[in-house]
Amino acid sequence: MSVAIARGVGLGLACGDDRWAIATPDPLPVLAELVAASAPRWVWWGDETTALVAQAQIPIDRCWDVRTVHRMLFGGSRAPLGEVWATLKGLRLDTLPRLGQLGLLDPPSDEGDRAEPTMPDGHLRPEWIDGGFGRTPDRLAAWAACALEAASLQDQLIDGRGDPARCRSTARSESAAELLCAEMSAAGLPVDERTAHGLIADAAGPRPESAEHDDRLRAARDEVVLARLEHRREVNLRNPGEVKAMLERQGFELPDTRAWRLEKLRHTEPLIDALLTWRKAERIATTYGYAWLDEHVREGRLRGSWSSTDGAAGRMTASAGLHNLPSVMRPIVTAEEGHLFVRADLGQIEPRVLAAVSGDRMLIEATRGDDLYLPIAQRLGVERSVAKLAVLGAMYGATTGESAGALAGLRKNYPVAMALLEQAAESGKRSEDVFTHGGRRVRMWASHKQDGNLDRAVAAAAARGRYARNAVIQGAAAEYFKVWAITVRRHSRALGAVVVLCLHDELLVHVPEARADEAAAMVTNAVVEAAHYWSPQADVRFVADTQVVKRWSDVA
DNA sequence: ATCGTAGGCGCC
DNA sequence: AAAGGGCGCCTACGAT
Repeated sequence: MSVAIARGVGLGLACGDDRWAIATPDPLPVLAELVAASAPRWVWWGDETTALVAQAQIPIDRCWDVRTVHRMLFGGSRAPLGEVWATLKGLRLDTLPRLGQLGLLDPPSDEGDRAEPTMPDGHLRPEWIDGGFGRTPDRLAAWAACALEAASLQDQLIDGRGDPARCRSTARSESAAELLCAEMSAAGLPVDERTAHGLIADAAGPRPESAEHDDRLRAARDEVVLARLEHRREVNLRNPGEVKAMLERQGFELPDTRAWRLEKLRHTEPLIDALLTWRKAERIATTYGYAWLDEHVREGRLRGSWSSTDGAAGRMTASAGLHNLPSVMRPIVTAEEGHLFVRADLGQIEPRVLAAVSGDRMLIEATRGDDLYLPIAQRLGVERSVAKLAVLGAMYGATTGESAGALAGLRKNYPVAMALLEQAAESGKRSEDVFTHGGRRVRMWASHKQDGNLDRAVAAAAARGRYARNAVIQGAAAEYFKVWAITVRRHSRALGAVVVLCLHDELLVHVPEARADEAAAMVTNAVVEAAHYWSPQADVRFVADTQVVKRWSDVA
């Protein structure tokens, strides 16, 4: 059974042909009761409802998020509801109505007394999409019924896909992951603000009291680097061109001033060391400084917006620095009083996923151990580090260096896995969309300019090849990760635990101290449960490293 | 002024 | 050991 919901002046619900609305000042308790009483699959259009369910902490596990499923079926990250509906109904996208500016072109009020979410031509009413659906109980019920129809159309569409059962299960898990994202957005990540102030002060100095003070602090940070110059002069360290010129004057000819390039020279020259140290501090001062703290941290929680699907291949994204907090800042992520974190990350996830989606028997064999690179190195007759580099290179599309040498060995020993990657790369070169194992479409793009420059066209095709090659692995890994995350979310409820961070292959779960060990075991077991649900190959082994910590940075 | 892009760097 | 895939966010800068 599926029940669709929408919320405005009350709660709109639809189930099969029945539609009804509950118009009370606070309909959420009613919804909570309904959830407790039955376990339907809840259907909704997208963000607005997930935010509502998350904020009200309604414990829904089974859902169908029309917008999220649309992104999965058609690719791309934008999915305006008007387009979603038009696509499902086979309506022309170039006849999509737009919400008139200044109200002059608002759709005529020709709907009469009937609450009808669509116009005579079949398109959704822009004014409804824009929030008008919530104005009256009748509209709410109709909007919910319309979501139900959209979900049903998507379900039919999935029947026409190559592997409907798998595609359907991906649609469901991705929908639940979207709800988890809404919950993480609402709850935030526990952060110790005093530690944060201390770390920011270490890098950027005290909190500036005025614009002039800020300038002085900046100049003082710069001075440490500039003082190393043989001939003192003003250089804008924030301008890569000026830095490059400065290094040239010091005798360093470099194509650019990237850290990995400078790192090699670090110990030959105090100036380089000072510059690299400056950049680290500057990163914290600018991106993760006081302004960041003021904007994103409130009452001990760091909040950003999470999306389950925004990454090109379907990875999660997060704003507010949640996905790229520098490691030196990670001690700020601290469990609250009486709580601990269960921190766990999947081990060697991408090559294990490659084994699963390709079904390469020899590679599957290699996943049996904790370290899958060891048996690969043995087969190839190379060092472990070389084998690792070669496997990663094959998935990222590296073509040069030592990894390229081992590539031939990989092709010979793991032909099925390598063929899958090659096929994806070929699709990419031809600008043909690729599909992840779970059925997500990953859009490719055509060459923008046909300027007749063959070199550039070849380079662009090669870039698409690398992108597509990586997308089928990264995308499938993201699908498996999300299944793991929602499995943990579902089991967390009984322990009073909450998933507070997802980072591509890593989970952070906030849990009362007394249940921490139970939660850790649950998280580890969930790796197997998720593999059972997701993996097309039952004998691929997935592993996780799980720890109970007070701070995110407490890695044993 | 506002926008997009490039170089850079943080994380995976 | 080489510098390949993804994301968000910073500054500087040129185009609009």
